[in-house]
Amino acid sequence: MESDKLSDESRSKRDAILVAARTLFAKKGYEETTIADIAREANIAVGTVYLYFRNKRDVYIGVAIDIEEMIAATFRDPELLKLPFVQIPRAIVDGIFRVSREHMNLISFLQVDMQTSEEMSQHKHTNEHITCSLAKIFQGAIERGELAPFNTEMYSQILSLLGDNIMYQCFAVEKGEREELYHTYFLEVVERLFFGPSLRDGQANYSKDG
Amino acid sequence: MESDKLSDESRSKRDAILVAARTLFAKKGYEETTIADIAREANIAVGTVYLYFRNKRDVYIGVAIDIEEMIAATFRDPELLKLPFVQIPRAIVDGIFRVSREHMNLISFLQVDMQTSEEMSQHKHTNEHITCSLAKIFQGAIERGELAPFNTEMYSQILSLLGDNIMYQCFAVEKGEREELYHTYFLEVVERLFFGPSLRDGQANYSKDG
Amino acid sequence: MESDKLSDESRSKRDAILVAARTLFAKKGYEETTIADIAREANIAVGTVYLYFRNKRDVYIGVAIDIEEMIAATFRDPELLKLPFVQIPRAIVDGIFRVSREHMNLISFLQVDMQTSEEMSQHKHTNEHITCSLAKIFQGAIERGELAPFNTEMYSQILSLLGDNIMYQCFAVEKGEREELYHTYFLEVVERLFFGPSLRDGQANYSKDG
Amino acid sequence: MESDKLSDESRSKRDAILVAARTLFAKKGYEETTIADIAREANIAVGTVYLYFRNKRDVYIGVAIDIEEMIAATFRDPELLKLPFVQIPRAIVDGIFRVSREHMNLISFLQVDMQTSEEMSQHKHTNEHITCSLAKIFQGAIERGELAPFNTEMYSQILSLLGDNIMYQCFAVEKGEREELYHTYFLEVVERLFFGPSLRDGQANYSKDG
DNA sequence: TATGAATGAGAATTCATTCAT
DNA sequence: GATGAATGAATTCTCATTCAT
Repeated sequence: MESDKLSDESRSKRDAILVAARTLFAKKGYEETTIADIAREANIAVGTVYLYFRNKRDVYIGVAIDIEEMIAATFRDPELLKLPFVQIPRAIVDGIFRVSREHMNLISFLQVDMQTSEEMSQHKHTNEHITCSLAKIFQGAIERGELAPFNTEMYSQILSLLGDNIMYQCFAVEKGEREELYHTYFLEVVERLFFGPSLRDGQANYSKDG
Repeated sequence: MESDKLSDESRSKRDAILVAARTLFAKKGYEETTIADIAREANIAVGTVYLYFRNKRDVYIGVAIDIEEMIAATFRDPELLKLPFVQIPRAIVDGIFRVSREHMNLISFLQVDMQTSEEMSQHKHTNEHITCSLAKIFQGAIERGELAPFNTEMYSQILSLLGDNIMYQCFAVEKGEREELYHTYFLEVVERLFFGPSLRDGQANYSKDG
Repeated sequence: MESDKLSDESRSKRDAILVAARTLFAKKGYEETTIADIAREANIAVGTVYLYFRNKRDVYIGVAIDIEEMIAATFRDPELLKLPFVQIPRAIVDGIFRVSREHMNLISFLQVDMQTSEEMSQHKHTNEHITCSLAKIFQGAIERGELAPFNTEMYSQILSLLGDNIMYQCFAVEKGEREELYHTYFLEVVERLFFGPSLRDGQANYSKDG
Repeated sequence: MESDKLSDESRSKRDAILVAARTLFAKKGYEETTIADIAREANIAVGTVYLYFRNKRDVYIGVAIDIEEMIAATFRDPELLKLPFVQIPRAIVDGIFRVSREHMNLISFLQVDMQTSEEMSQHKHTNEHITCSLAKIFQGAIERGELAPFNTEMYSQILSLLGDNIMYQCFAVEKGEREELYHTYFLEVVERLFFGPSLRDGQANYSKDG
């Protein structure tokens, strides 16, 4: 009981730090955000941050993982597996854009260079989650005969990278000003890849949204 | 003569700083590299750095632009325009991998977030160069009837982003350990996109290298 | 108790910085004194200075205000108001010289130019205190019929300025070498102003000291 | 001829530096003005400044002396000596205000603390010039029976100090906003001192300005 | 004389981290 | 656990001065 409560409070304090840090990192960037800023935003003392995180970088990693996890969740939606594959590319692309739009300022975190091997492996871990979720979807489709066999892992990886970077360009660099355009063409590329026709053979006739 | 020499010396000093910075940034990362380090590496005084760059960030931008420019050059190779389009994807992908492999440690610079609008616009500029070069190649192919018409600008943008991120993942994250795999599948994705077949319709039969 | 102690310690740390700074500024001047010097003299860490003052200039202002306040206190002595006015000029002049002699090295602070409007207003504030104290003394004398009515505010202002500058000249420039002379004639000028005779009408016959 | 010309050019270059420095010191203050600023303003190279002045402080002294000299000139006006003494206080006060108003921004230089003994002595020198000119005027008046004998040197010194400080307060601190008030009362004080009546004896009936 | 690129000592300031309470 | 005052290493950037041309 007691320990549960404490654990809850611990959880909530840790979360408060993460939320504060996420907000500030997004607003001012990593270097410009101080531990004191984070503590103030989270309504705790500076020293308390160090009870939950070893150092500033550690806080950063916590935040980054949170965000990646949020995106990863999009691909784990069990509803996705029930759809006929022909609807899946749109569902995924829609999902990615929805999450990214909601967390526009956080997208830049996806790109921050990983410095220590620990961060690397943490990042890889999340990345594998995403890739793996995608691959499962593809494998399901192959098994159901909706797709011809292909290297689902690599395609998942590449599509995941493409998604990351389009989100970054669309929301972090261009501030979402051409979201519709990116949405349209990201989807078109993915659908062309899965269903054709190739660029040599003709104009895609998937309904352009709008 | 005289002015040429002076200009040359200026150029060489500026370049010396950029080379030193590039080396150190790649080795230790941006934050861990001090202006003093750079000056030492370049065999000049600290103050001299500030004769050629307004501040540390400015040095960084100089380095980043250098690298982006190096990659952009790949796409401007006039030989590319003479090839039949069917050979172009491979030529481009090969080029990107070659340049990236040579400057492996620098790839991470492609991803560092641009903070000021000035940096943004500088980055956009280089990005547009690349996108534009690609678009020209595609338009040529369309005009020659090698491709059906499509939005060359958006496809160029998307492919450029994909290339960036694959290079980052392949060389910066994975240290080139699976270069061949990325090369194969990046190429396959691009060729599938341009020439088919779609993933629904069948296995690509472009020669897998190896 | 607890809070008192803390507050006391804070006070004492702030004061330690001010005392250290005052000493060093007087010995080496503002520009030649570094924050590191001050911290060393005050037996604290460099960073601690910045817990109590925003920057070096801020420390300087603190010191300057301390000193101005010390001088202002001379004029607020309640004993002054009880004296017959005929004794007041001597009392004031004596007071100014006494304080100035004690803090000879600090007198130069009275003259350092105020740069920001904040400093200006702080300075004005202290200045008004002094002027106001003087004016009150004069008004009392007018009310008691010891003086004819006059613009007490402006005369206070002018006399205060005169005092400042004589102290500066006497102690900061001439190192007190001719203190007696300045004392004599400053007093003579003030008494002549208040009691006559004018320089046209005759030699002052107030006892020259010595 | 040639040497004359060179000497002229030297003179003009030295002067150009002084003019540039005066402008910049007045605008930005001593510390905020760099040698590079001065050189730019004077349209010469940085190194050239060091051909005419040993160091930055030396430039400063040159500027300060220029200004003090300008003020000193007011008191040397031979017309002053021809006036009946009763008109002299007004003439002097008017002169001081006129010069000060014209060089409002420079007034602050009168107060900058002298740091080296060399500067001190330079400053003393100019100060003595002024004091001496005043003393001469007073002595003339005494000899002509217009004033009773008094210590002309000390009174000159004190009045000179008073003038400096009133100018500083009036123009540097208050930006000339209450010039008229200061003019009126500075004059009144001086005239009261010379001609009476004392503050005990009555209201001054010298025409208040206008 | 004149130049101005190069120098490098030096200073202010910041802030992650600690630890006594 | 929680606090936040204190720390002090470390860094960027400035700018007076020099000197080869």
